Amino acid sequence: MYRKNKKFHVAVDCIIFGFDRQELKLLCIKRDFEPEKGRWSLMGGFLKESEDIDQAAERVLYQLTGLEHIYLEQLQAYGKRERDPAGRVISIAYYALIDSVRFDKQISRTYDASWFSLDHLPDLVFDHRVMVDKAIRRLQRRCRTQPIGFELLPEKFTLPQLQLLYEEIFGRAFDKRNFRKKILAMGILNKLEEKDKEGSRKGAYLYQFDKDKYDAMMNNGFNFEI
Amino acid sequence: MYRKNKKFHVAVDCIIFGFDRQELKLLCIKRDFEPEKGRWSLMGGFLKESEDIDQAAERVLYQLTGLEHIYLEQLQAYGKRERDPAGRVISIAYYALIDSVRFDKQISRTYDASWFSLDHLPDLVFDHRVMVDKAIRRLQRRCRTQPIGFELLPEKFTLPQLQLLYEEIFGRAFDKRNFRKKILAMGILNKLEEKDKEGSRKGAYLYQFDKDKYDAMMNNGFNFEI
DNA sequence: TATTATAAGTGTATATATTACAATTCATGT
DNA sequence: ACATGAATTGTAATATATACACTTATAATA
Repeated sequence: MYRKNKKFHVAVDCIIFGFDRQELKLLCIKRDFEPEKGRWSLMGGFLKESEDIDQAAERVLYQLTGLEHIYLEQLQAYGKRERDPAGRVISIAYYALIDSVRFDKQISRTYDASWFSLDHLPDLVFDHRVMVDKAIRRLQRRCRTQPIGFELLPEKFTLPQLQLLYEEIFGRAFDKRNFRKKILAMGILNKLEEKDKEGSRKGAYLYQFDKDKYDAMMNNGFNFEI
Repeated sequence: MYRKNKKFHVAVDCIIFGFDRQELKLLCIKRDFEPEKGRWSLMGGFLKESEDIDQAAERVLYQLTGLEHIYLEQLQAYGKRERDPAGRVISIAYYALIDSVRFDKQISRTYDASWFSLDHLPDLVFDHRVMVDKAIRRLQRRCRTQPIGFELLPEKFTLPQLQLLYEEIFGRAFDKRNFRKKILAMGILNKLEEKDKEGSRKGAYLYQFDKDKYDAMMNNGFNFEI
């Protein structure tokens, strides 16, 4: 079937966002193979016959980070004829959100990987910069209406950390009181007894995102919105 | 380059939305080829070496509708191994918005095409229903913050028509006064002297979307939002 | 142990946006 | 002239978003 039609190389590329408690960052690798050897690039890989495209993205993400069960969403397919000068490749871009503290530095050395602040990105090969810009916009839109920001934080986090994260994502500052009021009013966070004392002498209370509460709220017509 | 990697068939499928001044509808074709001959399907086609994927989508859309310069946006790629039982095909879904009155009925006969109301869709082949459901959600999100609803209307339209369109897209009714107030306050519509007398004895004034005004507003920090 | 430094935590008033709601106008057909 | 039916118009009530400054807790230091 379909034999008369041409076939194409299909790849996946992963835009990996991380938050190091300070800045929103992007994980890139230095290519150690041709073409464009030595230049910065997104982590990618060719699709195999044995896997769905989502599985290919999970595999590529795992190869670089050693992490599984990560938030991973397809961005879109890129298929301009000349996007890769070494051959026609249809690339399907995915973006992932990880707590960058969990990132395995061992693997990082193998791949010559490095985190870059979003406003000091290196030159990237092919159309990878286009992908990244689109992923940032998608991330902003998603974070406005879906509780996915938590994917970038450790399981337990403080409200100042959460606020800083959203400020990084949206590129603007929020008022402390209004932010806390809004997020707490949603009733989807559990306040713990523990405090995190990294950031101050007083220490800040730790919170957890409560997925069950969130799902219950959703069923009652609630809409998450920052 | 890349020779050791497998290649795949790549196709595009078009989710074509139209508005017939009454209902939001989807254009489907009855397949006259195997596999799944005789069943309803989205219009699709295989990618050619000579074209970008966006061009492939434009070609497929043109084949079925005879229309060019149409709003067309990539939805996403679908690549489950078993999605097409006749062979491994990576399909890239696009959705298009057309004024269905412009649709060429001649071509429609060639392809055995037909418009379906969104809540009475036929069974569709493969994963086409999944694509359509996703396209509807994407359309709703886009229409909330981008002035793309106009793509579904003729160049000149009345406010009751526009309201009905948005009611169809979002699946709920709006208050007439509030809707008009909001949309007119944006200052992106030009009121014409002409009236459309199809819908009533009194007739309703015709309006046009003013892209230049919209762009100017956007540069001043304005945000379209329904 | 008193003092200081630093970030965490808290409440209210104002402005803005959204929602709810009903009467009048216009053109045609009877 | 009258009846019909959709188009058009404004205001009050409510909800949401924004602006803004002081107190508290703790650890380091004097």
